[in-house]
Amino acid sequence: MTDLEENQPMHKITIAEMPKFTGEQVKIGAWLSNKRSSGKIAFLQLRDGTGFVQGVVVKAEAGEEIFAAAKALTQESSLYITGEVKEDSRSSFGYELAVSGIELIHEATDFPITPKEHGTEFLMDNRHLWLRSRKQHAIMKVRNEIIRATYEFFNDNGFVKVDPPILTGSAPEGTSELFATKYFEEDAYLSQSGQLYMEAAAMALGKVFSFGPTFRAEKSKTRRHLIEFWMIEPEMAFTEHAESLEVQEQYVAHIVQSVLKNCPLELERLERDTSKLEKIKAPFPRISYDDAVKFLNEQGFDDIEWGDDFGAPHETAIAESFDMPVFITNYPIGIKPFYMQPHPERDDVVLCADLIAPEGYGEIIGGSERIHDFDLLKNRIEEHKLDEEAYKWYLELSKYGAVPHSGFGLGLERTVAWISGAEHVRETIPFPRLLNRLYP
RNA sequence: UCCGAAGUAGCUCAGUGGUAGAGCAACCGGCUGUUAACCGGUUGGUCGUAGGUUCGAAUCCUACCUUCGGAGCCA
Repeated sequence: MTDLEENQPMHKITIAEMPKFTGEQVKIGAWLSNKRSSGKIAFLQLRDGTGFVQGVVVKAEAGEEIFAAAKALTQESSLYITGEVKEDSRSSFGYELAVSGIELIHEATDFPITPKEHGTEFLMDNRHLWLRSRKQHAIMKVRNEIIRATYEFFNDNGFVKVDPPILTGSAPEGTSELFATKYFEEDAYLSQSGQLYMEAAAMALGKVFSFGPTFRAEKSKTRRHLIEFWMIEPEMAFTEHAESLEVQEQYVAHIVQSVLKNCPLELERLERDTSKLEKIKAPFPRISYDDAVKFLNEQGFDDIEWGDDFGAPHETAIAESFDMPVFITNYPIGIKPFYMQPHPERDDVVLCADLIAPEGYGEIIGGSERIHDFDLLKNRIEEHKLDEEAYKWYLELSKYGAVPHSGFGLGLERTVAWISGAEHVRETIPFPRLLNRLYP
């Protein structure tokens, strides 16, 4: 213990640290999320970012002045609170603070988000304040745990973090719409995938992963879509498709188990059925595209035939027949991007897989083995009518020591939505960019 | 872009042709263990916008705006 701490009679701590100070006088900085009171006792609902705790102010113990101050506090005012940490089974946190002092830092008046039901539009307009709520706080903590576990997994497995550019001059996939901007005199676009750059990085560093924002100017308006979202894109040299699937299932199982282990309070607050998450362990089931179409036809879907891409209802129907995430493998060549490696025994499908999350949360991973034959790749670029000049550097990767390599992209927000049980991806990112929403 | 739903108090909603309502929030008071606390009182409105029908419109009609849900596309 330092001299400074010895000279201070009161420990300034966080709510998360309170269990270590049971029976001691402490000081915390906090916001008042709500309060209840009667004539002689007041309950202060306190939060400080690390946790939530209830402060109890008893008139007979704290005195008239402090009790009156407690009763006058307004929602979201900031405070320094002093008191004794007490174990209490009536609290879900397990502890309470017996308040002996209140120092008002700033008085908040008319906080818009009152303790009652609110509509989505109102909450989204007040997203900067909505983040303070218990549920949003819990989702952000789950998101953070998934991010932490992602770095842990890839660092422990020999991957190097590489950051692809966000401003690009060409489109990796011609299908999606891009956000156009200016790069001085030239046209430029915001990245919708760092994949091609990650392939270049894999040829330099072996196993790499990126983690960054992605932009899609699609007029998508569903609970699974954001205009700006975060993607994890690993890319592995000397790796065939089957090996990539093993990495994918181990990675997804790792983040699910990490959240279960490190976010129990958050999952409880989100009322997540954790029994469904506890089952998530590698390996995951695989179903071929061929069999998936047959399955859907047997289930009565007459709106899908071989060669069509799956819609959301199809994915959900497939996912519902498993209690694990499921890989749908080997899609028709006609509905997938130019860079995917053809199946060695068939010319009509490619070596790829989408990973569909359980419970209707949809596709969370898209991955494939990449073409590493120069002539084949050149032909594909021509067939897709892409600007060969823009892909000149990418083609050179298969000209100088090409190797089999595979990679995938995981959508962070869809994964957070699935694991946290959020209804909509807009709650899984601090400040969602949606169709018609660029504020706050 | 298409299909469907909705805009009434700060918020969530009821009111469907005849004086604009409730709950919560705010404000005043009461209450010793509350969990969106509870009880009594007060304050609070250009009924999304514009036009039309009608003796009379929040209510019926037309157009527009905005939002929500879904589709396509995708992670």
